Amino acid sequence: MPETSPRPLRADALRNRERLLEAAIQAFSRPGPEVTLDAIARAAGVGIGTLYRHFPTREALIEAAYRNELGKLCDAAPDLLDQSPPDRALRAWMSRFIDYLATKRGMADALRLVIATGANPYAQSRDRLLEALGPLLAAGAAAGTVRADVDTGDVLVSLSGISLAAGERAQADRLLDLLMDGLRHRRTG
Amino acid sequence: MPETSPRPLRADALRNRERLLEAAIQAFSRPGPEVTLDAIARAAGVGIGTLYRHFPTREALIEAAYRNELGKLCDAAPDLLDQSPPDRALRAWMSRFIDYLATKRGMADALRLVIATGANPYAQSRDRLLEALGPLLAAGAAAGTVRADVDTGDVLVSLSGISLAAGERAQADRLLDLLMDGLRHRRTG
DNA sequence: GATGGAAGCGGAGGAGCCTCCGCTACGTCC
DNA sequence: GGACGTAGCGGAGGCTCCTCCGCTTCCATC
Repeated sequence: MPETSPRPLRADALRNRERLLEAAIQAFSRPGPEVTLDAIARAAGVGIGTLYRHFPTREALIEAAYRNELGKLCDAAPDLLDQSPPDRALRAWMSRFIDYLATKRGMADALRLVIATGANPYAQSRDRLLEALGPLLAAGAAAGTVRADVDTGDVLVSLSGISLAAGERAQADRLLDLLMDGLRHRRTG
Repeated sequence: MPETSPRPLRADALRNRERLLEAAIQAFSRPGPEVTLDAIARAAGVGIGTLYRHFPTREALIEAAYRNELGKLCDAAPDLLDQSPPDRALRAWMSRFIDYLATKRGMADALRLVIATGANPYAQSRDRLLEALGPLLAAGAAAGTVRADVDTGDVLVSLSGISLAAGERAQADRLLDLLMDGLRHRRTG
């Protein structure tokens, strides 16, 4: 249960928050170069100060804007597990993860922070991702095709690292293959 | 042979360049929070425009400032190969690489660009790194402990990815282990 | 050693980021 | 339904980044 702890948001604040999110999604989806936060605030019809109060960093705004769509990516994990053996499902999900980051403008940088620090109060996405990735790894471990001694968070960080560092898509794929090789069950010492 | 192609730098330009580099090294070494480029230009006694002409991006300046020290890291690779079996030498060198990036302020971000794009004219460091890493991988391949089908550049990108994404040092070490497992000779299909 | 042209200089200025604080208006309590 | 405390608003302003272009300085040539 998110953000119900201290006190429900005031009516106008809630309205502004919604407007900001909508404007942000619009802005991030448009093809142009990069987006200024001032422009988003203006489009939402609120002051820049209001934007920063609701979303203290650019990352927080991006994360919130894409949270829904990111959810879909996470929801796809069980389906993949149904359709393929665990290690292939894992590889496929990771590939989609990279695709997702590549298309969402600024998402890779945002996720670096979100993934790196559980401390971030806006980082609900991190939990969702862990919940999607965990079962994939566990299924692989149960099947003996993925080692069992790897931390889910470490794999998530690896993925964000790959998306940050890789230049072209082909390189990201090679790095994913490398990661998969590291993740496979080590049949010899 | 670097930057001798079109025309030797004018005397005053060369002097300014040296001053800027010196000021940058000083500034980056100081413990304080972050450094503004204006401050570096001021310390060097030149205008901000001059700084940007010599080093068109912050990354270019950082890269140039640390190039010498980075060279030492690269020079250490053959020594490591003398002292240990190739796979252990490789692991040790990668570990030093991470340490290096962690201590040099802003270096990880700078290297992302430097490593990702060979196009950057200031990216001599990329070549040095490739020349250091290549023999480590080759020696491992010759010994049969490291697979031979991995691109040196990909490994370099992986390292920069790890340094970018990893939170604490311990996590970076775990990711390096994972990478090493992926790099080892695959004894079974 | 004078001179012309080009390499190089430098800082003003425009743009984005983010903070801070006086003002507004929400909603609660009587 | 009035009044009061405070959550929330908004934008001016300070900071940094980076560009652009008129001015300065070098040096090749004679």
